[in-house]
Amino acid sequence: MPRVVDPAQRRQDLAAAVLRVIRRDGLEHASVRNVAQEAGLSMGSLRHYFTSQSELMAFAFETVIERIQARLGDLTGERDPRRRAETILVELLPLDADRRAENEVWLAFTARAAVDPTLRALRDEGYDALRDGCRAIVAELSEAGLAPTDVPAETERLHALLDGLAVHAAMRPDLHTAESLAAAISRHLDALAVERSRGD
Amino acid sequence: MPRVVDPAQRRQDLAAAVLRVIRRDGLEHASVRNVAQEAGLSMGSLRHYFTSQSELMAFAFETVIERIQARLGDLTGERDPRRRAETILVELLPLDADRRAENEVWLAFTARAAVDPTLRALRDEGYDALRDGCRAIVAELSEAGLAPTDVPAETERLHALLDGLAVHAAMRPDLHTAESLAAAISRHLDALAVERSRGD
DNA sequence: AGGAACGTAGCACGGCCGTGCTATAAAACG
DNA sequence: CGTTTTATAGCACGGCCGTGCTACGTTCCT
Repeated sequence: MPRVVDPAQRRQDLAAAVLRVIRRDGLEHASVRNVAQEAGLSMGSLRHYFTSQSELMAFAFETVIERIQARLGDLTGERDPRRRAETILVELLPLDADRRAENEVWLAFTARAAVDPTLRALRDEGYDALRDGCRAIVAELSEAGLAPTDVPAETERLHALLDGLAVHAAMRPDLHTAESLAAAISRHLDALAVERSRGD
Repeated sequence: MPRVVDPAQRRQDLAAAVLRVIRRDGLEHASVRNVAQEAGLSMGSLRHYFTSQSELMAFAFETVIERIQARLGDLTGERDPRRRAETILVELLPLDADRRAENEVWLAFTARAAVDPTLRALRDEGYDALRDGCRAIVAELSEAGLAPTDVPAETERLHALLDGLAVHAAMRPDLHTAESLAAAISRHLDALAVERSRGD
């Protein structure tokens, strides 16, 4: 058979197939057979790229986490702390179809990570990255006088709010529009500024 | 064989067995066989109480949701709005082993509900109940001058914070102690009061 | 006392699963 | 051109799964 694409691309395609199956049928149906079929390959061929199912799943989860981390890194440009914070945070919310899809599979993997050590390590990595991002945002706001001085406490609150909104968006996409999600973040940032100017 | 317990109790026991299996091995291992073994029954006997696996799973999920709803209902006693709010909210957090266990299986079921219509209906019921509870709390605080006047927006924020904290507690039980979770809620309630007295 | 309903157990069928193995053809390389 | 590597396909084994069915003892009701 001809080499039609390079191996790395094939692995990406297979990861994408995994995500499609998970979204459509759930993580429990993301079997080697189903994923191979989704990608238009035979089982044997898939196993040429991933020697085990867990390797395939881990790779698929990694791609999701990497995409989330990449969004966090995109904080160039904007220099005003408030707008900068809002820009980054909104970027992380599931506002369009792509991010909604990622968010759904993130939730599925996160749940399974409770009993799968490999996935757990990846999930923790993503958790830490997001928390660090939240901390950086809060610290910057705090330094600019736009958030309370207790950075750890406000990091906890912002991080929980962000993931809570993501979970809610996955559970009830009808009730959580792009606008309402973004508005919730915006309101929280406003609130932080008010708290600082008043309480601390 | 003798009737040793009444059927309703047996169903409760089986639901409890489901939850234990889910916590230990994950939802994907909560098969009829494994649950029957966990409960010390034969498959055939289990099927006397639940004619299908989905019925068993739905029942188990219901028991979790009912427990959460029951906590929301326990709002008698305390009359001071602030303390009342804190009491109820803290009750909902996974602060002890029992609530942590519930929280973990809630997460597992919630993820599966994305592709299982029966579970989705139950999950939505729980979501609505929790949101209504949050709304009632925010409304009461707002009326007492202890929270901003925009009740829907603050309900969204409080609800997301609550579920976000629960998810984080499930993901990283080591990083989220009972104290830190309760402190996050307490801080948020303080913040609401500050916002009201300042911003609105 | 005797039949009906209940609770428990166990088996067997068909299905999906992950993975090890072999075969084959294209490509890469010497 | 021949050989080795790579990519693809397919099969078969053993395992777990849900569920339908039968059997058997116990309890209950009349």
